Amino acid sequence: MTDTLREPTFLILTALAARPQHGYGILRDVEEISSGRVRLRAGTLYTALDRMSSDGWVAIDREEVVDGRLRRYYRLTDLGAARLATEVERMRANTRAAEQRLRARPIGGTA
Amino acid sequence: MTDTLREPTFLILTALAARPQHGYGILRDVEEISSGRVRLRAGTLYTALDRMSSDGWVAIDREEVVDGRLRRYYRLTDLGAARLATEVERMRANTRAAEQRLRARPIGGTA
DNA sequence: GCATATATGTCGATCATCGGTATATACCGT
DNA sequence: ACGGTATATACCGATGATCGACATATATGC
Repeated sequence: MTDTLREPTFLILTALAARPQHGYGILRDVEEISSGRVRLRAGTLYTALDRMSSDGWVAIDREEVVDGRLRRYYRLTDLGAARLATEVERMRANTRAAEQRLRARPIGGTA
Repeated sequence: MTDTLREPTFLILTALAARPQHGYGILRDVEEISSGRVRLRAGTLYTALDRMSSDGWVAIDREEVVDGRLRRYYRLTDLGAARLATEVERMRANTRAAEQRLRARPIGGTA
C-alpha cells in the first residue's frame, strides 16, 4: 500500500473510477484522459489488470460477447478507490513542494 | 523528455530546486519534504545523481572538504528545472482527472 | 486483397529503484 | 575501550512495472 503507482497503473484506476470498462475501452479512455499523451501497450494493460485483480484493486464486473469477441468488464473496488485516493494525496503534496521551490528559484543563469 | 519521473528522482530535483546541496544533504531534505515518508537509499541517490548529471539536469556546483570528508555539491540546471516543471504539470493534470472521477463514483457497495 | 478498428493475450528486454554492503571520520554515552 | 549514531560517498545483485513485439480472431471500409 506504501509504494508509488506508475502512470499506466494510475490512469487505468482513474479510467475505472468513472465506470466499469473492458480492456479496450480502458485503452481508449486512458488516451482521452491524458489528451492523447499516453497510449497503453496491450501487454502493460492486461498485466496490470491481472496484478490489480490479485491485489483486490479491481474485479471482474461481467463478461459479454459482442460480434463473437469477448468483452471482459472490470470495475474499481473500494480498496482500489482508496489506493487511488492515497496516491492523489501523495502527488498533491509532491507537486505543492516542487512548485514552491521552483518559484523561489532564481530564473536563468544556472545553465 | 517524455518519460515519467519516479518519486526518488522527482524529490531529488525538488530538493535541488531550493538550493545547491551535497548528497547527504539531499537525503535529509527529501525526508523532510516528504514528511519523513521517503528515505532514499544511498544507492538510489548516487545512481540518480550520476544519471541526471549525464542528462544535464543537475551539475556539480563545487566540492568542499569538511572534517576530512568530501562534500560534493550539486545544483539544478535550467534544463533540470524545466524537466521538473513539465513533470509538475503532468501530475497536476493526472490528479485533476482522478479526483474528478473519484468524486463522481458512488460510495461503497462495490467491494 | 489490404488496412484499420476491435479485442485479449504472451514473452523477452529494459531500467529505475531497493536492499545490502563497504569504507572513513567524528561524537556521545557507558 | 567499546558500541551506537551521524556524516559522507559509492558499488552491486535482485526486483518488478513497463515496453516493444508478436499472436490470434472478427468486422468494416476502400
